[in-house]
Amino acid sequence: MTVFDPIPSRVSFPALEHDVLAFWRDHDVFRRSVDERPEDRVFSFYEGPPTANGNPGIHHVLARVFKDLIPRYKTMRGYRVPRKGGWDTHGLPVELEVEKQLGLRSKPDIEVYGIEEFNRKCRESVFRYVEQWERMTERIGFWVDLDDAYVTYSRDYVETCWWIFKRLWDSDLMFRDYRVTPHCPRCGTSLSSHEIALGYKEDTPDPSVTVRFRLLPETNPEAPAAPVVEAVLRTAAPDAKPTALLAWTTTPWTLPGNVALAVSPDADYVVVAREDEQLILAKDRVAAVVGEDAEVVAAFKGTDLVGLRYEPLYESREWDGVEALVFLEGRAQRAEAASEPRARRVVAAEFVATDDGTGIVHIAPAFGEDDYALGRSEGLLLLQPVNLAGEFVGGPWVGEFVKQADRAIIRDLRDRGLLWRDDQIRHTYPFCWRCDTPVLYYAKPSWYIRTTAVRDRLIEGNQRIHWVPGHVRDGRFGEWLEGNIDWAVSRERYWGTPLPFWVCEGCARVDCIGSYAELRDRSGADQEIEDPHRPYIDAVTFACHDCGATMRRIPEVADAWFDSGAMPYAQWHVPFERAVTFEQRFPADFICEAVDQTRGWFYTLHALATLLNRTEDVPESIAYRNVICLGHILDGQGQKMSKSRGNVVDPWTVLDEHGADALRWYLYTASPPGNSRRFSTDLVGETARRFISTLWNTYSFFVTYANIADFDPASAPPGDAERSELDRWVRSELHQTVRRVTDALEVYEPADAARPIGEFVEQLSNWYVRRSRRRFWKSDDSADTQAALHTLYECLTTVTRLLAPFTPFLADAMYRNLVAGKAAGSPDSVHLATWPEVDEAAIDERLSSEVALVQRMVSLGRAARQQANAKVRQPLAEAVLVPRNEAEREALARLAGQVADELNVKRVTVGAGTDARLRYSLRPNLPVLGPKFGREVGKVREALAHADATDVADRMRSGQPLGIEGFDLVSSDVLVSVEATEGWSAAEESGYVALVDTRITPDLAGEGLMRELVRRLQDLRREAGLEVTDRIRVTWRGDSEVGKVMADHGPTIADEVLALSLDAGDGGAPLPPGATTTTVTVDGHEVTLALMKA
RNA sequence: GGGCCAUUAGCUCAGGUGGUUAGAGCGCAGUCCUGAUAAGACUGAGGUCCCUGGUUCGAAUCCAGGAUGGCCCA
Repeated sequence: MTVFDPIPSRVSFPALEHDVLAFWRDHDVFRRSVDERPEDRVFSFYEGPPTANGNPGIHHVLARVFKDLIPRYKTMRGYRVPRKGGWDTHGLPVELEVEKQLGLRSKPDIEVYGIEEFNRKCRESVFRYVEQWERMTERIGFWVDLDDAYVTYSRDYVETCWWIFKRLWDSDLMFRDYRVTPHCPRCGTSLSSHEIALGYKEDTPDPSVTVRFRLLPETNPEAPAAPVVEAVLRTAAPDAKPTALLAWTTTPWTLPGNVALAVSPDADYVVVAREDEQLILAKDRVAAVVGEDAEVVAAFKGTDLVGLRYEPLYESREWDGVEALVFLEGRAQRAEAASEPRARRVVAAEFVATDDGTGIVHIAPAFGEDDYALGRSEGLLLLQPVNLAGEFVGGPWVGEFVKQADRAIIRDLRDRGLLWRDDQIRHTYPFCWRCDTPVLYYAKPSWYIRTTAVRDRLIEGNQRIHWVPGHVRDGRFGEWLEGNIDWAVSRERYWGTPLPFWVCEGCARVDCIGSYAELRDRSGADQEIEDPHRPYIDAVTFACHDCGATMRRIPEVADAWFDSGAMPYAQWHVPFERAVTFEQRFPADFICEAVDQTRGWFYTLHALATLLNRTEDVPESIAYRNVICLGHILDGQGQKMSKSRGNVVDPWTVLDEHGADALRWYLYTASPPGNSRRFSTDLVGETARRFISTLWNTYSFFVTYANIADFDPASAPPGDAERSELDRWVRSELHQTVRRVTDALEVYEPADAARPIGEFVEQLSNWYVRRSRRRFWKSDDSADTQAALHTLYECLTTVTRLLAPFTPFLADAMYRNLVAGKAAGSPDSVHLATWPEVDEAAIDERLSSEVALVQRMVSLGRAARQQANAKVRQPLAEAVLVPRNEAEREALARLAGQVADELNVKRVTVGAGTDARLRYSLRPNLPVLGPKFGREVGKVREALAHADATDVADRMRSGQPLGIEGFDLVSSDVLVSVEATEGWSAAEESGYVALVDTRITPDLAGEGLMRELVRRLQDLRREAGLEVTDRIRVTWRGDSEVGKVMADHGPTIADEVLALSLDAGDGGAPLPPGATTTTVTVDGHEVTLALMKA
């Protein structure tokens, strides 16, 4: 009866993974891995919700395997790691998908279609691909509880969002203001940046007009221009030639909204005199705008012009029905008549460039984002004589579409002598991707969250977040926080969390409702709010407490990013329910998303936590303590993967071909998590071959021989005294690996954690197992065999646990065969086991470095053999090793046996660099010596030729100075090559030398031939399909040399190949019928070999 | 236009705090080894460490500027 299930050396990993998945399902392993850990030791993970309205791609796999890694690790460290899933379900992408599906082309279309039905379709659409997501999630081994996932559209979730809005509103952290967005006048909707990107058109013709703004006689008393400017413009021109500022625009229709002119503060500006006027513009633009021969009469810095006042092109009072607003305390408010003139002036702005136009920019805060921001910071006016359909309101062109009015405006300016130049340009301009209408930038009322009020706290809190990679903290994320602006949180859309603000039709009072109960109270409704979405919620009205008029909900819904940022609270429906659970899990110990979330989820989580901490609703001002910020996946050419490029890799092709573990391992090890990475299926396959199958074969080897030796995993492992040096070495390596992996995972560096495992498995397979093979297989010493089995068992089972977070399938398959039910008290899955402890006593760094030296010497010895064309199977008499120092000399003397074995030499001696069998030659390193010695190089060269090369090499080796005929040389100045004397072969690297005796005596030749015969017989066994334990009978034919070898070494050969007999088939006697036979030429001798199973 | 990241062999990537001759894996050529291994070992070809300056006795590494690619924001 075997201890372990036999393991074939080859296996289909995808098939194996399906078995493991079935096991996890049948035995409820995920749930148990959470529930069996103590309730009071929670490690909190937040799932950043994906949207399930598209098929998951390889980049989603990337995020999910990194999300999975840390929780699995922490579970093994004894933490309870609940993993509540989540789905992001609101937002514009969902609406666009449905619009496409229904053939709707604009907001009016949607309203005609019906918001109720439209939102019903949205709700259905968000889970269209949920099954594919669930299938992928399970297949890659991402453990997350999708049965209990939060859903951002759910009634409870929305209610928590309302509660947050109310807390912010009550704390004066929300306000209403304008916001400039790209707007489609036909669809009546704002366009997202994504949509804008879809609609750019090159070579769009637009007017290019340069306009005079005539200076008024006095400057603004509150911000006067520099006296020198005043002097030049007024007293120096007593004949009072009119002076005008020249400004350039491609959107004449925005001129009625002009409230300021902006100059670059550091640029040079000049006054140009003409026959009947003076013009002001940037010095750099004079030639292009006025002409080469313009007469410059004065020059100033941009800052000198600030505060100058000019005559409005259009007085705001000419526009009926347009209210002039003014920015006060950062908000647009109704303007007092008196404040209007004060607000129109020349201002400085960093964004003004002097490489086109006139270097003076026309500012209309209602029609430009920069303009709006400037208006706000400078306290300018806000004039918006255009409605949402893009038509003028009031004024001479009332009702006309703005783009059509351009010509009329230009004509009007020309008639009034204000036009300097009228051209046409072609440039790139955005159009609505749906209806091809030119997009207008337009200031609309919008609801803001006052994040700037907590800016310093955001920055302070960020310092307490552990970012991986570290540069994101003060780089991308930190800088984003430094430049914080208030969060425009409202969207004029349908499918989203409705903003819980009700505004009075009579007195404009605003009420924020923070719960369904409150709304019911307030509205006196007798029914429960079933669905808080539009349009139902829009129908709920109530009377104003102040004036008694009707209060109606504003039409906007919340930015979907608000939903995701609210997940720490909304997933638990706090404060209405589960306050304890919330407190246990806030803030998160770990989150992980891709780098594009710095301004998305990473920010909204952080912002809401900081705000709610300020309102004293939550105990911490950060929402997460550790975050891995992933780079993007690129295709093989370094291009971004996107549907439109058609270079998207479907995760299933990789999963089906190589398996989830291979994919996971590749993603963890290929590069640090924060780097963007090129992906190709072939690289995953390479990973699988190199790492996974190496480990698997080692495992298969162990199982084979452990079963043969009746290894009992429960038996006591041997003490150090009973272990060989090799055992002690591999345990030292093992426990150093445990330490490295643990340290790296503690600081959330998966690549640094995974790589040492790979290196260890390589050493385990290619040094420990290879060097120990005989101990497992043909040992007379069963205690030693047991020691080797115990050692390898410990290595494999420990690696299994180290690998559990990385390659959970492979790790569990191995664990369940090696450990579960075999070691006392072992759980039935590695994922229920504990993380390995470092056995400090096992770590022997000196031994580790000594073996590294042996490996280096072996490598050099092989190189020396290679040079002499001496194959390794041919035994040689002697190898001489030359190390660099005394400590190494001692170590090598002790470990000589291992080197002798590996190099197949009879004797290994440790020599000195002065060994007579070595001949050194020195060459000058000319590229180095040239710059250093210049003309002297020739003499240095000569000196080197005369120097005692052996002595120089010896001094280089021990790091002594190289004074050669008065030249002060360092080791990099000299290139050393080493050669052996006749009969020897040598190889050198970094001062280490290995020498082998290449003379082959007849005895050695005989042994070499013997090894060849053994090798051929082993091949033949394999060819015959025998088990490793089968006994055989051998018949052979060959010349007298072969006969001599058979006679001299017969017992050894028989022993090696498990032969019960070795018979000479001389004299043409027939070979046994049915035997497996081969005729080969070895070392020049023709041999026929035949074997039969005994 | 601004910010962040990357750029090292044909490919994918390592190369704390500056220090001898810049490495690994894959791929290629050759040789070898093998009863765990579709593995492995050795050798070879393959390098403008993106470029240009600077600091330094010394730069892949530090600084400045630039190029290319990616991402984010205008």
